[in-house]
Amino acid sequence: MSTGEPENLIQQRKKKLQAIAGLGFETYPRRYACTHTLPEILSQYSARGAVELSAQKVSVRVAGRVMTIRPHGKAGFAHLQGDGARLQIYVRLDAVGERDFELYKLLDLGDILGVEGYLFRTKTGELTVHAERLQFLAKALLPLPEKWHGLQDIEIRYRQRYVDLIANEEVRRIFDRRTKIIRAIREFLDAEGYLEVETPMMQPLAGGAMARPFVTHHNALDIDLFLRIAPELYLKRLTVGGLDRVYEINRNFRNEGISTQHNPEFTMLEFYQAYADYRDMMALTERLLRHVGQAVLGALEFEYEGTRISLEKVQRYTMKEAVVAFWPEAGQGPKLEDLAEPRASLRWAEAYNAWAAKAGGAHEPLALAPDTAPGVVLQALFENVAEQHLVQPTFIYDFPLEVSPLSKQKPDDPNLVERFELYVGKMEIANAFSELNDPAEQRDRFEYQQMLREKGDLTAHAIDEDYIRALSYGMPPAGGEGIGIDRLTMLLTNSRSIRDVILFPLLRPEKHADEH
RNA sequence: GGGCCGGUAGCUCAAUCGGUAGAGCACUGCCCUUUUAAGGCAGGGGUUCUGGGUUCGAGUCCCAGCCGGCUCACCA
Repeated sequence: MSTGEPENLIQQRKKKLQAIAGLGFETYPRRYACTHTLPEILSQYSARGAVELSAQKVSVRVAGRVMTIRPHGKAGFAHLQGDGARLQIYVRLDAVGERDFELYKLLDLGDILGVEGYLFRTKTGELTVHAERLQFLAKALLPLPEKWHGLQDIEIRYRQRYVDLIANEEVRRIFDRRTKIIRAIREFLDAEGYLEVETPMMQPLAGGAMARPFVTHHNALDIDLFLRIAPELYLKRLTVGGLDRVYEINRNFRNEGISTQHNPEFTMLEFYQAYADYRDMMALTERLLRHVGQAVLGALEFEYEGTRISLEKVQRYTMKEAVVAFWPEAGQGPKLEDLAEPRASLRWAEAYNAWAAKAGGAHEPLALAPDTAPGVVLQALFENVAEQHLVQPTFIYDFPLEVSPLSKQKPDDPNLVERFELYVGKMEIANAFSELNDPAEQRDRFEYQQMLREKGDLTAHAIDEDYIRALSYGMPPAGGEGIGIDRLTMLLTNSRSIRDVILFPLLRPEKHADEH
């Protein structure tokens, strides 16, 4: 590929690599036996003073990437970076000898170096390795980004994450925290008696969510397969099989748009608990959030986009209550009883559109086809009216039937289902419901979805006969929930784009001028 | 896919009204044995995203395209 670098810069460094080989160093050696990682040196010896270190010599062998070089004639300093830490080394001709000092002079920023020596403190008090022997480990043929502004170009940061990780230390902290979040979730669910499982990512039928799938093809079987849009239907099959508490943390793939909150592949936690309903899942979710906050932040409060968010308690609104509470024009919106009848949402959507047309600016009217189901309208109304206000953790519950093909109806209102979503920082973080386990009712719901599909809704759910068969063996009543790991990570790392919490977000491929 | 904004040296950024493309870091050479944005002296480095157009003259103005960002739609 074209590196975009002028050839002479790479040529210069290749010549240095030859010169290093000429000194008798292997250019790409196999291993280097470190006695410590750089963080280990810092944590174990930061407390030792200069006197202590000279009285009791500590010999070490460490390795890392050269991040600074400060030569001073016949001596010099450098910093090694590794495992998110930096350690200074001091190289002097009379301590390392002619050959190793020549190597020091041939180093470029970015090279990988092994250093053997002893710890001491410099005049300015910095813990430093007094080098006695150097080992060349690898060459950086391409120059690193600028040393104090780091790498700013967003496109290069995403495309060449390896450079971003070298140059911007906070990037490493974000992904470190992401790992801790997932670990805390596993700890929590394992302690609750959940079994972690893996279910198919390639499915003959993409179900469990309303989204367009990616299609792929298996050659030997000569069948098209879909990358999964959700693990839901497989996990519920497992509850039929007697796995009463199961969860999976893995990738979903949805062939939809890309935005600061959407990446085509994203990581989802889904968990199912037999004999529980959606209220139990709300309670569990609150405990899960507190556990993760405590484990990852050591606190139940954090800042996101300039606002303090507390995981202490979660507010609750039914979807209708939220529409009433957050109506844009005070006093002009519906009262709760005005939304009692399902078709009432149609009239209030018109009222909203009238207001949006008048208010203009960022307020878009709802774009709804004339025969849109009332429940779909209510949900659209909710999203336009209320979502932008849900900064503190909030459960929105009691969803319309029509948008919830896999949820159980409310006993006192068949137009609504026992379902909730958790919103934090204006983002949908979780989606949960009392799982529909009546095979006849499930077939009716699928058929309604099929009808929508035939009318052109590509995200409507397909009929899954094997899933209905599984339910026909008897599935225990269960609560189930999905939590978006990327968005949760955005919150807990104060990241405003999902691309900042995904190591390699999807971008259009680069065009190469030439290949080599 | 629509709207708005951006793309200048390896990196971070300048460039007045359309008038010879610059700086710092990085790189090269020389000096310097406790520096840390080390320092001093001297250098090299550009298809200004691409392709057209206007103009005596374009980084700058116009058109088209590519890539990215934000936003709307879709979606979680």
